[in-house]
Formats: sequence, C-alpha cells, structure tokens
Amino acid sequence: MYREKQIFKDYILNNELKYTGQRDQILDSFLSIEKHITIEELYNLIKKKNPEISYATVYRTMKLLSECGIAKESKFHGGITRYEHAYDHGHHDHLVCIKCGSIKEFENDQIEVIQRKIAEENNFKVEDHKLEIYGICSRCQ
Amino acid sequence: MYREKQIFKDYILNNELKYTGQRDQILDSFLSIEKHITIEELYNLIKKKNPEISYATVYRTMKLLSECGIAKESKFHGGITRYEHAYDHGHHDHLVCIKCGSIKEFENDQIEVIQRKIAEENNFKVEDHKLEIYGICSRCQ
DNA sequence: ATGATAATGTAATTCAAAATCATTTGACCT
DNA sequence: AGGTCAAATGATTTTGAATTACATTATCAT
Repeated sequence: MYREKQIFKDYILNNELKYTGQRDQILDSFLSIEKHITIEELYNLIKKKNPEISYATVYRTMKLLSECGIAKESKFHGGITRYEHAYDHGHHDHLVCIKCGSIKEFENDQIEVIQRKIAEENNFKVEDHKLEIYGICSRCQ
Repeated sequence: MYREKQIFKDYILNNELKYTGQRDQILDSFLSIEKHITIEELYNLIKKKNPEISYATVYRTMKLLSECGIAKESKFHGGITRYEHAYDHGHHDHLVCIKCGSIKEFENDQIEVIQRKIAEENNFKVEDHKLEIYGICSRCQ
C-alpha cells in the first residue's frame, strides 16, 4: 500500500472524518499520475472508473490531500490550479513551456542558498517560495 | 512629461486608437503610485478625481499599458492581478508578506545566472521567469 | 440495526475578469 | 467650425474556476 494512503487515513482519523470509497479512488488516481494535474483532468480520469463522481467531491478531496501534505497546489501561467505529488518530494522549481504547457521539475541548491541570504538581508522569515521559468521546451523549438 | 506618456501616445497612434482623457488619467494615477496595485485600488483612486470612470475602462486601459510595456501584470498568493511599473525597470523578483500583503522588490544577478544555466542544461529557451519568496516581513514579526 | 454525524451531488453562489452592446466621444477631413 | 465614422465608454451580462448551501445518502461506533 502507498505510504500516502496511511497518511491520509491517519489524517482522516485525527480529524473525525470518514475514509470513503470516493476519497480512496481520488487518492489512487492522483497518485497514479506523474504530472501536475488539474481538477478537470483528474475528474475525467476518475469518471472512467466511477461515473457517479462529482466535481465538488474532487475539489473537496484535493483540498484535504493538500492539507495533509500529500498534494501541493500550484498555479502556473494562466492561473488554473494544478496539483502535484508532495509527499517525500523535496523542494523543487519548474520549467514551464508556454507552447505545449508541459511542466518540468528541477532542483538547485545554490538558488535555495541565495534565497535564504536575500531573506536574511531583508529580515524576512521565509515560509515558502517558488521559482518558475517560462519559455519554450526542447520539444517545441 | 513622463517618458511613459510619450510611449503610450505612440502606441495609441500606431494602433489606430485614441488618446482619451480617461486613458490619460489612468496612466497618471498608475504612475503616481509606487506599489503593486490592483484594479480595484486604481479604480478607487481615479474615482476621486473622476467619479464617472468605470471599472471596464480601468481593466481595458491596464491591458493596453501592459501591451506597450509600461505596466506588468503579476499574480501573487491569492491570485488577484496586480500591476507594477515596467518601463525602464530591470528584472527583479519579490518578497511577499503573507501577513500584511506587502510586496518588496529585490534584484539578484546570481539567480539570473543560475536560471540561465538551468535553462541551458534543459535545452529550454527562456522567455520570462519569476521568483517569489513568501513569508513574514520585518514589520510583521 | 440504530442513531449521530459526515459525505455527497445538485444547484446556486462567488469573484475577478472579459465580453456585449447601445450610446457617446474623439480624431481627422474638408 | 462642422460632419463623419470608427473607437471609447459605461452599464450590464457573461464566463470560468472555485466554493458553498442544502437536502439526501452513506459511514461507523455502539
């Protein structure tokens, strides 16, 4: 079983919620996809297995998964919300193709260090940060 | 006269548009404010001088100012669009306070260099990039 | 099985932003 | 200066993502 599933179950338990079939399906579908997925894409994916699912439930469940650190919301160019896997994923940033919309992750320690330095210089207490590079990916050139 | 005003007039001329009183007022008000301003804030500011102004005109004019490089749209945490001065402003990034909402600009050449390196490694053609650091500003701690 | 309580689906609502459209205004021409 | 015509404007409606309200259904501890 996915480690994430146990985390979700614990979260459910600790908050007096219920572990339902839909929540389980949504988590499974989310984990099965290795991309930054939109609610719409996720909804359509789940609908294949369970045509009864509603948009509202997908929205609500992804909020829960974000709260317990399994998913992370992010908005790129255009502004619609996408979800990426967050459990056991170190901090990373994104290369976003403005042509095909593909999103590639990358990690860079130097940038993290510089960011901390800038924050310190400004007496700023960092909670989170994001770096996005927009351009044309190799395939689209 | 602001250098920006000439740019705007040229842009208007080249696109067979018209340089109207409202557009002039909106540009003046925008330039007079040294912050990342929302449409609502700008609308309220202009309304004091000209109560006839409408939201639609402010929206439309800010689009024009963005098109000709005088303003730049940006969305921070929360997602509502803000406009900042763009003419003759080098690239910079932002420290965003999640408590009071204040936004502070900073420049860092090292980050620019690293970003270019990362893009190169990924055979990615950079068009734009943004770095936002979210946290608590010095005043709010 | 029962009852308390949460989850769900449908539909309505919110909010920023954009679009529609009738009317007004500005730029250009002679 | 006045006429012409396209563009600008304001009021209103529409859009689209996201959230919420509410009636109904499902879950789970007992």
